[in-house]
This record gives sequence, structure tokens and C-alpha cells, in this order.
Amino acid sequence: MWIQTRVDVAMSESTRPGRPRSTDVDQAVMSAALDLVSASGFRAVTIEAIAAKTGVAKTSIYRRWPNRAAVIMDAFLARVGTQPLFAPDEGFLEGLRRQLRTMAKSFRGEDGELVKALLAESQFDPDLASAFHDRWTMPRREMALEHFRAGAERGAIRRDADLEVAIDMLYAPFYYRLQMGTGPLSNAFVDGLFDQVMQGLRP
Amino acid sequence: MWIQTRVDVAMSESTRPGRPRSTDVDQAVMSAALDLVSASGFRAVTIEAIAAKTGVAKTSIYRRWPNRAAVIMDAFLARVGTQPLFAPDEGFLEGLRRQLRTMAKSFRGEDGELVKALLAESQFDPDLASAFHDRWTMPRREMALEHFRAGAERGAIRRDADLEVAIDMLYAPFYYRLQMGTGPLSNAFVDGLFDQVMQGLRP
Amino acid sequence: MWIQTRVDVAMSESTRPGRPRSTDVDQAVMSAALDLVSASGFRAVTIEAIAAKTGVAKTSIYRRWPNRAAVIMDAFLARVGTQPLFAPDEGFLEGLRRQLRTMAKSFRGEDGELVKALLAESQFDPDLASAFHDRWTMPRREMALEHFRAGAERGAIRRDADLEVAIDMLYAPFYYRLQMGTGPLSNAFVDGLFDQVMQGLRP
Amino acid sequence: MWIQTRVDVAMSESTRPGRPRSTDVDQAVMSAALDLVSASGFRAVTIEAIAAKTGVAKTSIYRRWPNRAAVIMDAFLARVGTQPLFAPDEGFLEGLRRQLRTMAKSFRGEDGELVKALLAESQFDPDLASAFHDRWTMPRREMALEHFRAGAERGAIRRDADLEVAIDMLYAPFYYRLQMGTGPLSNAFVDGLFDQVMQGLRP
DNA sequence: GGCTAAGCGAGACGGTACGTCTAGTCTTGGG
DNA sequence: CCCAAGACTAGACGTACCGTCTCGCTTAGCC
Repeated sequence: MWIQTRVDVAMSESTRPGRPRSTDVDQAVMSAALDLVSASGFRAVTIEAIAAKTGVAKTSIYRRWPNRAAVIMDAFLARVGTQPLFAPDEGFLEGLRRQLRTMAKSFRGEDGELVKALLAESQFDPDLASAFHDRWTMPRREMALEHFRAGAERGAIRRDADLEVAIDMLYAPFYYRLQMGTGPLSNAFVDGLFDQVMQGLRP
Repeated sequence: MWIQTRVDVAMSESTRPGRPRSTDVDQAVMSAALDLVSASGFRAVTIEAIAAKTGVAKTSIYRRWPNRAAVIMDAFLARVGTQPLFAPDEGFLEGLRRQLRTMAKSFRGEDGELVKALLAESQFDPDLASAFHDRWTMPRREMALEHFRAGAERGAIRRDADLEVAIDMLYAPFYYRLQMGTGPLSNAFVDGLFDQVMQGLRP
Repeated sequence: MWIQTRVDVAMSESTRPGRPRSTDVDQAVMSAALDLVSASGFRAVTIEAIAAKTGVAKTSIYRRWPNRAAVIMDAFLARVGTQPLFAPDEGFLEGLRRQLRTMAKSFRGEDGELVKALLAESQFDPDLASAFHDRWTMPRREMALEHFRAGAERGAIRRDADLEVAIDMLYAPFYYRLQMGTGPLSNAFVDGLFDQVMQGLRP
Repeated sequence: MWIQTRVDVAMSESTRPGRPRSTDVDQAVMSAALDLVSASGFRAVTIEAIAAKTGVAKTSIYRRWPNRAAVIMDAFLARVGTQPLFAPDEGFLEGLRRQLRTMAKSFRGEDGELVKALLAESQFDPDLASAFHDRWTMPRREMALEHFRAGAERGAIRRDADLEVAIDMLYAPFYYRLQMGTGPLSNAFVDGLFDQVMQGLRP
């Protein structure tokens, strides 16, 4: 599960010698991190604060993660999980519209705050940036791309369309509005966006 | 010139009592800030570093700006200026395509780095966020909107199109790619994006 | 006043630019250090504890002293002062006996604790060791030596006696008993020691 | 052999159930401790360093000794051993002078370093202090006292002399010079000290 | 040969303090 | 009132060891 962000340990979990790491610590740290983000914002999530709140020693945290950003990254991903965005039996248009609305809702809430903070912090931390890229951005893009490819195959959209660009057009505005505050991520907005993008993709 | 970001002074510049502020200090601080961004990245631009590099006292910097982000914000805006994005005698499509390419080029260079960093830092600093919004995002959006409105009037695009959404579709991907690194901000990308958006806006 | 131990500053106190160091900080830190030694022993005198107790920031302490031992060293010396051990108009034997008793009394109290701790800590810290040597041990030895030289000149002791050795015989047992706990530093002990040493120094 | 310092085990070595303790561990730990003292000084002798150097687990060390000082104490005593200081058939003066010279030589070398460090650490650790007292200081004092008593009986020194004080005068300067660095522990010094003390003890 | 008990290496754990860093504020003397 | 210099409080950083605790495995004596 842990790629990039978490400190790797040499051997496989089961055969490693010594006292095994307590999973309570992982849980306590990650949920405290999320609590602190909610309560006081990203900048309040210091290792010291997590240690104080949980009773976990700083050393135990640093044994697992290289810095605070990595903790939050993991906490966030453990929360949002990695379920598929699209159901295989759903129609192209219905599925896409549903997913966009779900995403908008999620971005309007706490997830949006987390995405915003992690994306921002990424600009200053290369490790976090690549973790965010590999574990958040790309998996979602891939799923979207797959959905689009299937749609194209089934004739729901033009075959010669540049899908990468289409995905940018569709998803970039979510991040843009999230960060810029130029307008709400309402369902009306999502529908307008959806319609206008589909306008250009009709076969 | 300074709105939001810079510390306001009570009276007008000319009539204030006491020793007038040296304009050298402003210049030195802002150009040092930009130099430091180029040389070592945003995180290296600390007030202490600027003070050390320029010989200007920290006090003198804090007298003018509330924090380091504000310094960089001002330095950035002083650099990119506020010239109009579109020429009044240019055609809608030609003008838009030219502007997009210019913007892409700018984002590929140092300006991109600065936008990225300021946008990121904005997430953690409300003052900076509103400065960025008021002095960077909105003026440019307004100019684009004006250009689109004129285009619609002249019949270059559909009259019933949602221009806010169109602008999101067109510009959001710039920021997306800038931050996410999912692909280059090449001219090919810009053209593809432009074509696909126009596809949906044709009358 | 500060030799070796305290962090040196380049220019003379009066002409140095910038905000002058607050003498309150020095006072507060040193007296807190002594309080902590009394209350909880040398090992409890941590920089963190001093900072917490006084409200002085750690940085302000580290600006003045390189480590906790140096703080205590200075605090100790500020307390014991540098008054002369012998009065010039006193007879050799009377003066010496009086000084030995005074010293024994001092060693039986808090000063003894401090000497013991500083001497011990010196074994692990070369800077502290040389500070202790230069600012405690040697000045006192010099004063004693001077007293012995005057005594020899006045015929109170043998002219050919090795005074360095005599001083060792007289003072080393103070430190020995202080550390080893082989017996009390009582007046009886002091007198016995004095008599026996003088036995060997009689002209 | 182990008094005070080493952790006691309930039953006698031979009949205790379970796997017997490996003597290799004792050896490895103690010699590593001495090596580390030689190589990098007392402060470098951390339990972690010993464990790392020897491959012995920290648990195995703490099973035997309560803390690092106890380890070094035992290592030291195992090294210097407990042979008698004086030969029964030696004359009082010759024997004493020989022993003093031997001791000076030992103090000039690594033993001196160890004594210094253990004595210093004793100031902060009551257990270590009493171990040092019981297993180093007192046995040697007793042997010296015995030698002096025999000397007094044989008429080599005054019968009414305070032997405790005499021993302090003779041995305290060794520790004093060892710690204070006020002069070398040379044979010349030893002889001068010896002569002067004997001056006062002549019958 | 299996059982019980302790030793052993490994490494996780809660702590404490370290000395460093940067932020933003305050206080000098001098212009 | 400005300016340079630098002291000041505040608080997080990441590190080093401490001494304790769990693991799985090993090594003995005893039934």
C-alpha cells in the first residue's frame, strides 16, 4: 500500500526480526493528522502536535514517515481509499456525469481542503509532489482515460478526439475553482462544464 | 500601486513627516526576492535571506510588507506588469490563440515557477490569497471575458455559451499542468486545447 | 569578566550596533541555574528547564553560552566572586588556618555541591575544564602560593620547602573528601591536616 | 565478584533453570566498553554503541548491568584486578615509595582516564558512587592503613600520628592532579610529596 | 522427546533534551 | 520618522540515547 511516501522497511512484514510495529500507532497518528487538519488547518499539523495529541513518541512517527507532509498524504489516501471511479456496466455519459458530481461534492467538503493543502505543499516538497502524482493524480487520470477509451470505442464520442486534452478540460476546472475561488463547485457548474465539453466531443 | 499586499501608510507619500522611505530599499528587496526564487526556489526566499543579500534591515522590509509571501507577490506583479492581454484590433480567434501561446511560454519559464509558488502559498495565507485573486486572477479573467463577449457579439462564437465555463475550460488546464506535471505546456497542447474548446463554441 | 566560558562578542559592549543584550536575561538565567542545582541537582539544570523557568528563549541562552555547563560555571563564579582569600596584615599561620576553615565550611554547603558537579562535568567537557582551571583552581592556587611565599620570607616555614607540593597536601584532601565521602570536612579534620602539614614545613 | 554494581540474579549460577547466560556476552561487552573509552572517551560509551560494536542486544546488556556507568565500572575493575598493594616482607618506606610510583604510573595512563571518568560520573549516580567507594577507594585505603599501622608498630613513623590524615595527604594529591591538571604525576612529584609527608611523620 | 524457563538478537516504544532554524517583534544609536 | 543592526520570544525541527517492551528463535535441564 505504501509507495514513495512512507519509509520503506527492508524485509517483508512477517519475517522481519524484532518487535513488530504497532498498527495502533499508524492509526492513531493518521487519524490525529486528519483531525488536526479539520480543526486548525494544514499548517497546524506538526509532528509535535500529533505526538502530543496521540501520546505517540516523535521517534515512532519519524520511524514511519520522513516528514509531516508524508503523514498527511498517507492519512488522506487511507481515507479516500482507492475504489474505482466508474462502474463497468454504466453508460459512458451517465457514468461520467455521476462521477463528476460525486467529485464535486467531495471537493466541496473536507476532501477538497485536503487536496488543496496537499497540492500546495507539493510545490515545496518534491517527495510529496511525486507521492501526490503517483498515488492520487495518475490513478484517477488512468481510470478516466480508460472510461473515455471505452466510450470512444462504443461510439459515444468522436474517435479522433484527444482524450488527454478532454480530460484536462473536464477535470482541471475542478482544481482551478478549488484553489482560485472564482466560483462554486456546484452541480450547475458541473453540468454546464460537462455539456460544453461533450459538445466538442460528439461524434 | 500596492493593493492588499503591501502595508498601507497613513498619509500620502509626499506630506508624511520624518525621513522619507528610500525607494532603493523597495527595488533592492524585490529584485533580491526574484533572484532568490530563480537561484534556489521559493522556500529559499526568507526575509532573513533577503536582508542578508541586500544589506537592508529586516525592520525595513517588515515596515513595507507583512510577510515574505507579500514581498514575492509584489516582486512578481512588478515584473509581469499589467499590460492588456488582447489587442483591440485583433480578430477573436487569432487574438485568443496568440494569447494562449504567449501565456504557455510564460508558464514554461520562471513566471510559471512564481505563479505555482504564489498559488501554493496562497492556500495557507488568506491575505496573499486575496491579493493573488484580486491582482492576478481576476484582472486576467476580466480581460478574457471581455474578449469573449466581444467575440460573441461579433458572431465568432455561440451567443448562448456560458463564457465563465468556457474560460475555465481554456485556462484551468494551464494551472493544472503547471502544478501536476501530467504533461508539457507545449504549443501542440495549447493548439489541441484551443481547437477542442472552440469545437464546442462554434455558432 | 567572562573568559573562556561565555561566548565572545566581537566589539566592545558600548559601541556595538543593534539592540544591546539585556542584562536581565543574564541575571535570570544564572539565578535560575543556581536554583535548579539546589532544588534538583546538576543534571536537572537543562537549558530547557532554565528557559521554561525564566521565560527566556533558548536562543537567547545559546547566544550567550555554548552549553549548559558554561551557564552553571558562570553562575557559580558570579556567586562565589573573586575576593582575596588572605588578608595582607594577617599572620601566616593564623591566616592559613582561618582560610582553611572557611573553605571547609563552604565545601560543606551548597558551594561544595557546585564544585563537585562542575569538577565532574569538567571531565567530559574540555571547555568547561579549562574554564574551571583558569577561573577557579588557578586563581586560588596563586593566592595560596603568594601567602606561602610571604610566609617563607618571614621565616614562618622552611625556605627550601616545595610550596607546590605543600599546597597539594593541604588542599587536595578537601576535594578528595568532597568527592569520595571517606570522612567529613570537619574543623577537627582541618586542624589535624593543618598541624600535620605544618609539622613538615617548620623551619 | 560483582557487588553492588552488577544486577544480582536470584539463584546460584549453576542451578538456575533455563538457558544459562553466555560468558561471551560479558567479555564482549566489557572489552568493547574499554575499547570505546580508549578510542573516543567516556561519553562515547553508550549502551547503543556497545550493542552496535559487539552485536550483543541491548536487552542482554541491561539484563546484567543497570546502566552504562556500571558496565564501565565492572570493566575497569576486571582490568585493574584486586592484587595487594604492598608485599608483607617489604620495608615500610621502600614499600610505600614503590607503591606510590606504581600508582602514579598507572594514573598517567589509561587507568587514570578511567578513574577520572568513573569518579566524575559517580557524582551523578549514587549507585555508581557507592560501587566506586566500596570496590575501589576503600579496599585501597584499607591496605594503605594496614601498611601504615604496621609501620607505626615497627617504629618507622610516629605512634601518635593521625593515619587517616596522613593517607589523605599522600593520596589525595594524586586525584587532585589527575583531575585539575595543575601539574604532572611525575616521579619527581611523587618523591617530593613522599618526602614532605614523611617529614611530618618521623618519630 | 517434549516441556519449561530463561537467554538472546532485533528492533519498536514513550521519553527527554539537544542544538538549530526561521518567523516576526522590539530596542538601540545614528541620519 | 527612517534605517541598519541585532537582541528577543516563540515554537517546530529532526537527532541521539535512554531504559523498557515485545517478538521469534535458541539452548539448557528435567520429566
